[in-house]
Amino acid sequence: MSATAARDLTQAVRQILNLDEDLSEFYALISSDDELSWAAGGAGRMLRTPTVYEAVVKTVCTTNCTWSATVRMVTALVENLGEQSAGGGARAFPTPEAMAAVPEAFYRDVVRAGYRSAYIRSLATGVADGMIELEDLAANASDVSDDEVATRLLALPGIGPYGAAHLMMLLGRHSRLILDSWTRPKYARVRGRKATNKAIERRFRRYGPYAGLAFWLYLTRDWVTEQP
DNA sequence: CGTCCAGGTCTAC
DNA sequence: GGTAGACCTGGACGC
Repeated sequence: MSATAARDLTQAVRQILNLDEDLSEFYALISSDDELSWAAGGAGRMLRTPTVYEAVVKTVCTTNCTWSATVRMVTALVENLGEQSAGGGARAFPTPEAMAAVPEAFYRDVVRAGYRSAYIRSLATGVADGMIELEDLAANASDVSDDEVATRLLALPGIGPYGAAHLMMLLGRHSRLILDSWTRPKYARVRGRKATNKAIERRFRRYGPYAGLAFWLYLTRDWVTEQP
């Protein structure tokens, strides 16, 4: 592997494993929290894609469909438009340019993305021609508020409240709660009773900028620890 | 075979 | 600002 390739790969892995994220402030916040102190041992780091663009496209592919449909759509994108690695076999997630080069019909007929096709192609062309800038959202600039990031994400085609909250968590912006058809019933199970979106948000407001992460860890505790 | 709906979003009131 | 209705797809389910 060339030095350049090694450097690119290292950067990609840092991005994917989110190695540079500092959650110490959050861990201090939950250190004496009955429900979340368990997470202070190192939980909460989100597995990410190498680029923000890839995360946005994949997120659109999670909306209003089953997880199996998401996998099917993303697999079709990679197999049809992704560049094959030098060693053969593996393919990368396609670039915005590669995705902008095919017509919307491709997304409908081959990817079977349905009405998402226009959103996906619009994202690809927008990023490819520079009208949409996504990678700077990963910069984590402290002078840019969560509200500003949310506004930019909500302006993207196919991204609404769920998608924006989901993407912000990946971008190290943990204020928004991911409220969708998986988290709502899961919350009802963990909590022992149903609750409206507003009631859930009220309950996690005390975590401030980490409300979204607190909510996520509250829901996924059974993924990593034994239940009492 | 018809209906419903899944890790929603957008438009039009 | 809040909320019906439409929107692709395909797997699950009832009949």
